[in-house]
Amino acid sequence: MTKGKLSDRQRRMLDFIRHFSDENGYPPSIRDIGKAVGISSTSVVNYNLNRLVEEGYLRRDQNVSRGIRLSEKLTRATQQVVDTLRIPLVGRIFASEPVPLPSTDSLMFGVDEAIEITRDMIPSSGEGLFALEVKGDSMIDAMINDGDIVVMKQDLEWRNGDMVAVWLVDREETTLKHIYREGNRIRLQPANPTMPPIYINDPKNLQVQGKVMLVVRQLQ
Amino acid sequence: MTKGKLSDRQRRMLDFIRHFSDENGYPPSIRDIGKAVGISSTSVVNYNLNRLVEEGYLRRDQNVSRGIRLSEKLTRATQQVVDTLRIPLVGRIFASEPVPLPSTDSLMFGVDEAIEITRDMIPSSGEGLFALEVKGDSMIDAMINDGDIVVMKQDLEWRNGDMVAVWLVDREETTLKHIYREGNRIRLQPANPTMPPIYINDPKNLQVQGKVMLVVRQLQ
DNA sequence: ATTCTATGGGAACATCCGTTCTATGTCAAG
DNA sequence: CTTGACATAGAACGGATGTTCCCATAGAAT
Repeated sequence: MTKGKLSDRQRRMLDFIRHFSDENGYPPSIRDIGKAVGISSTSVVNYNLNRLVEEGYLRRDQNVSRGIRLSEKLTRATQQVVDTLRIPLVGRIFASEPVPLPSTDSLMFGVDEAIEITRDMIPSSGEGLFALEVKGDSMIDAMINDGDIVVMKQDLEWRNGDMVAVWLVDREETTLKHIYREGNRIRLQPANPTMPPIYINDPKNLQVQGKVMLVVRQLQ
Repeated sequence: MTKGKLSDRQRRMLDFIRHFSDENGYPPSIRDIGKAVGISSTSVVNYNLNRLVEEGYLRRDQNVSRGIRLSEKLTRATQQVVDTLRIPLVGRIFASEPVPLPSTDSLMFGVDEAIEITRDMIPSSGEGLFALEVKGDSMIDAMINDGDIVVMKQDLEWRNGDMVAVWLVDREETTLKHIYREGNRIRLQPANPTMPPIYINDPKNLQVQGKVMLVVRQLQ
């Protein structure tokens, strides 16, 4: 195994592959590469591609057109990799209405409105996250202000102490509270320690709509 | 231009294209898509791809295998190349102490403790930013909780309505309040609208130590 | 000189893959 | 009912593309 330096050709091939992929959104074919680097024979391109695979510069998928992918090191060096999450901003949250949940539409497509946060802000996987803008002063007992952005996770599971968005059926009201299961009843505790809790005895009266993961307040 | 809604199929196709590209480094072929979405006919896949092009969701290159590329909006959701700011976490903020300001040391040298935020969260240049962790319940009148992270800007300038960190000399107390100049006196207004303001008549009694740009609360 | 190995070239081949054509079904408008 | 736009299916065609085989060249090792 010649674990050696790359030939000039191979260097130009790598360069072209990167450039081409960047330009077109898909990798070049063998003949594309040959034309760009000045190799008339597809077998020679194929040969050098295999050499590059051996050297660890790229991976190939057999019998797949354009089945070339640059190795991690190379893509790293090229594109700036920042671990961020793009979270769709699916609506506003009012006390008088249930929380607008993300539709499949808004999750996948044309959401112009979104917030971008670094991944280390949220420990979990990033699945099922969506963001809401808080309107009005009704959430001040959750220490959340008008204009704040709440990042929530659509998740049926919750544990004691989680802050969740709940819809109180009989009051027709959405609130953000810390939730605790206490025997047969459920305690909803405001984040503001000076405010009293709410107790829910009938589980049907309470719909947990999401778990609050992050609150962001932009002041300027 | 038929600017209509996407069918469920088309939605799944887009979803698959994104996942496949992400997974393999190159786009799927028509038959790949068909198999994944459950379409036996290549012409139907082709038909729907063309619809998606019309709707602006992707671009195609004719007669090129895997010549599919997601449109800008969609790729943005996939790849995350974002401008981020690394802000040093220089200390904790107590009500009983002045705000710890960043020393030249901490600015120059590797502060392991830092938070990373996307640049769009803070409109200004990013100069003079530093972060503090709030300890204790003393900032609840600013709607800021124990454990919250406050991103501040070291800045002598402030304008009416800014939220600032001030050191009240006679009270020996740090608070976060909205600040207003009212004639000869200064009004410090809690963010919580239910709480009363403080009035400062002697300017020497007040030291503005920074302007609050962002508040982040991680719940989980 | 001979042999071996690495590299390059050309052509044939098989398959991959986009394109196109025809047929079918649905549904709302006329 | 008829018509036309729209969506789906299947099949066939042809170009795109990876693979393979044979041969040539150059340089190093024997």
